[in-house]
Amino acid sequence: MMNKYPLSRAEVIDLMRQKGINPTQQRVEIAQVLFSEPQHVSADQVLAMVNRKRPIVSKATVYNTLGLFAQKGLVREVIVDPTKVFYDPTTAPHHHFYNVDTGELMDMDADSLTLGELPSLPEGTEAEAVDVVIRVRNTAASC
Amino acid sequence: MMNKYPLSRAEVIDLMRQKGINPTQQRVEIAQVLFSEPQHVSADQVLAMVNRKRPIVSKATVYNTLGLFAQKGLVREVIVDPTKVFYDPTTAPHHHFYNVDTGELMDMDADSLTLGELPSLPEGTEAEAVDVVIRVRNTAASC
DNA sequence: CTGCTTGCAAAGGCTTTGCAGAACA
DNA sequence: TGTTCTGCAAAGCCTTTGCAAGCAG
Repeated sequence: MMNKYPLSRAEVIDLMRQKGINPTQQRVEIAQVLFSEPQHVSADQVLAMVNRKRPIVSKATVYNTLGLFAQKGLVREVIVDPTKVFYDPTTAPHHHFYNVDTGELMDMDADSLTLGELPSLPEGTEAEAVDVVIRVRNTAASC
Repeated sequence: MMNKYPLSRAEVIDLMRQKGINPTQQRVEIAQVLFSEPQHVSADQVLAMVNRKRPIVSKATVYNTLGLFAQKGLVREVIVDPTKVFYDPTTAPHHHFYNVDTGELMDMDADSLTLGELPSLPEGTEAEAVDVVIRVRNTAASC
């Protein structure tokens, strides 16, 4: 992983432009929250973080914006929990630990895990991403 | 992968007993559908398949049963799409291809991909599962 | 009888949508 | 002035839950 945190407002805007995203005020606010530190947040959390001081963005816009960011490759969608999607600002290749007891999601360096070359893909398809998730549970809490 | 398909009614019941699941009529019906062939089905699909001829099982029971099966290790939950959970009867180690264009999920032999030993896990946790998903998209249908 | 299962319908949580008003070029 | 965004509220979808009736041992 080799992303930098936090990103300044100007850096965020620059990054958005690079990805072809029109840096409107709301989008910049949302992006700044995402790129303040490495983290894994749900749409609801983003909504809360952005509006912590005063209402800045609506729920609909948060959802639309996160979807746009993911589609444009500004952030990565991580799907490990059927009840919500996590958004990960770190786009450099890496994997995840998911604690099924706590719902916590943690980054794992890409080179912590040896991954051979990809097998032949189904015909007519090309690889878009490789997601590796190691599900862990607390040692104490057994069964 | 080394599971056998399809499983007879008796084999299904036997398997359920091994996993500590009381083989009630509805559960056996559901399990038979799941173990009829290697596949990846959502709860709704299971509901439709089981009740194809006549109403046999309710929606609530399908959800409860699939949850129970997953918890007992009879089937594997595959989470690749935030809108629904897939249930996979193949429990032998393997990975998946997920076609984001079609929503199709395909099995991939475990040994198609070299996976080194696990990195050190977060403190106080033990590995429960390693999920590898290769997201692919159709070559033609591009952006 | 006693406990485990089932089913219906209602509730719940997360996400998307329709559409009108606002912002921006 | 035309296009792109935003926001509110309503709708949608999948899943869970409460609770009474059913079934098995």
